[in-house]
Amino acid sequence: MSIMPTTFNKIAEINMASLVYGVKEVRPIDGKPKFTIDRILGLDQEDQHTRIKPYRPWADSLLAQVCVISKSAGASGMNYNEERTTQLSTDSCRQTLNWYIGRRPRTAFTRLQIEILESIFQVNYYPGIDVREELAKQLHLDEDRIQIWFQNRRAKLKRSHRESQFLMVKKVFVKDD
Amino acid sequence: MSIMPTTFNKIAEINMASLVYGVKEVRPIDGKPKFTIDRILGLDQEDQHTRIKPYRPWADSLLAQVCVISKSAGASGMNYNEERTTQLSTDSCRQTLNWYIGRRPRTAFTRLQIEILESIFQVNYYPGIDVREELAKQLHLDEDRIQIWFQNRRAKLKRSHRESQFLMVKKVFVKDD
DNA sequence: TTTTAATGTAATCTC
DNA sequence: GAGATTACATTAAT
Repeated sequence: MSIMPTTFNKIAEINMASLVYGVKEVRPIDGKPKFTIDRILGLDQEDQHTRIKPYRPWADSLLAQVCVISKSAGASGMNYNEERTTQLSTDSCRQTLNWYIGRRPRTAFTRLQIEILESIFQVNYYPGIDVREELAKQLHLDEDRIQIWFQNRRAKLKRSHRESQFLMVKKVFVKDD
Repeated sequence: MSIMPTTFNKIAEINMASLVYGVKEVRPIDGKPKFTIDRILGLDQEDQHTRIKPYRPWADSLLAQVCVISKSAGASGMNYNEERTTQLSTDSCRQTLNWYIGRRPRTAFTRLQIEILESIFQVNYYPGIDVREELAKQLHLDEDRIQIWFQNRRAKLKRSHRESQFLMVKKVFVKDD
């Protein structure tokens, strides 16, 4: 299945990383050391030119706010649209912001939302797009959030079942009821 | 949750499956009324046992292990373990297990593997079978994995194109530079 | 520390 | 093979 990299491979890997554009989000099989030379030097980061821009629509409103603020703070001769456009079209601005914004802010579901999601989950682990849309409307959430919630909920269920399965198997073999 | 030894019959097996694994891997069928009770409860969906058995060769060895272990654990007479073994040997159980064992274990590519795949991808989005076979040999991967990797990589590229297009269109409407 | 929302991508399914 | 979807491994926020 997978190769256990030899020492040679590991060395080659490190050298390659400094030569070739890196690749993001590689998950090694073995435990990833927190601090490798590559990491410290930033050589394991993806090259700017080959990076695919993440889709973060939620960052846009934040970006707009920042730009509005910079407009009101700025005393330049530019008008609003000019300045805003300058900001919006500056990749470095967006990138810097993305660095801060990073991932979507964690959604904090209310108790009621969770209760309803759970009650649906109890009868259907895989609500279709229509049900999800309906839920989104009822709970004032994006459909995306609903979808992710169900995905994570299924994963959680599977985990818990793996655990109980493990316990059952242990019971059989240990004969220690 | 407790399942009595004597309840390991067909019905119990199905119940256990839904209890232990609890995952109905069914997908919504299109062209149905939007919100029926059945729909929301997922009752209008195809029964899992009428589905065509998926081809999962990697699951077979796992299943074999489980059966061997169970058999060796069985002592004499009709005790719990033996009944368990009997069940594990039945076709329906096999099918159920196969289904729930589910997919091929996720392959974790090494960084070097990804780097090489990426470098090939840059010059050829559609490597033929010969290139794929060569890559498979060089990278110690199945050709299947290579094939899937390129399929997913193409999808990723397409996504990124759609997204940057979206951003460009938006930009144009905010203000053209 | 634990739980879980969010992410990226390998695998699967339908066409 | 494309497109859509799901599972899984991991990260990070609470």
